[in-house]
Amino acid sequence: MPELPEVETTTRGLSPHICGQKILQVNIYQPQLRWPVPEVLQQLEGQVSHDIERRAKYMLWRFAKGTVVMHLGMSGAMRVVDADTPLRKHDHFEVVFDNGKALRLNDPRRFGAILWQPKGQSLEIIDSLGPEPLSEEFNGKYLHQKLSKRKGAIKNAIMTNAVVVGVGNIYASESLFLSGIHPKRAANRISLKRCRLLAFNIKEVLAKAIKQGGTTLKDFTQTDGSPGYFSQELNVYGREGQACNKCQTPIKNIVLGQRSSFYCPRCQR
DNA sequence: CCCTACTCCTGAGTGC
DNA sequence: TGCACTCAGGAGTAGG
Repeated sequence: MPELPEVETTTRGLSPHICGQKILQVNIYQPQLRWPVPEVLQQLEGQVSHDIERRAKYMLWRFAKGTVVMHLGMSGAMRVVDADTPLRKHDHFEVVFDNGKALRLNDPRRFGAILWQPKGQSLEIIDSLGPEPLSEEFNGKYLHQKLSKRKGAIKNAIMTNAVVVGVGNIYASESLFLSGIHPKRAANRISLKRCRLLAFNIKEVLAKAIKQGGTTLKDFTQTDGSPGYFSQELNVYGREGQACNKCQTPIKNIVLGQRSSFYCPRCQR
């Protein structure tokens, strides 16, 4: 279940298999995802795809006529298989190529999305996104400025797409631990110096996770089916009651914004 | 603007 | 085994 590193891993894994391929057929088996899957996608039949790029946790798959916008939600996975491979439960969307392969979206919880953005038109959900965490635009100064009007918990703030994209529940907890910041601290009460540290650690933790192919918690796998290897690097996520790696104090778990939030009560202030 | 609660779903795990 | 219940990595949206 994808956070940014998983989406990046998926995008990179898919690219060589689906870009430059001619589409034979588009099959919508279950149109009821987060939003209805648009039937106009059928018009891709006969088209050749250009490139695929990640923006936040969206994958943007470009064609001459427009872009297929794909999101994996909480439980989505994309796989490239031989087109005659039997469908699995929860295979909702499929693109068949003329080389005998097929791209399939499998998504048990159906929080994922497949959208169509016609060439020249904009999509509000994409336009309203904040900066990429790994870009130069996202730095301590930017973060400090952006947080200056936010009185809510810092963890909620860094998980808000308008502030910075791609920081999900796992990496929010992890980056706050590395920065020694309590997840509940009011966002506007964090110094510029600590904002610099936090921005740095968000970049670090995401870059490292991407390098290792994403976090494997339950059933995330890379597009070839192999697991990611970041899960052993987690300092606090899912470690309630276990000893902090820095000071041995038991890790705590509180609920913030209806999400589990793990932290060390001694290291994080 | 910001913030919180709610919402869409299925499946895995737990306790009885 | 079965049933009821809780929880899960996202994030748009309504209403304060």
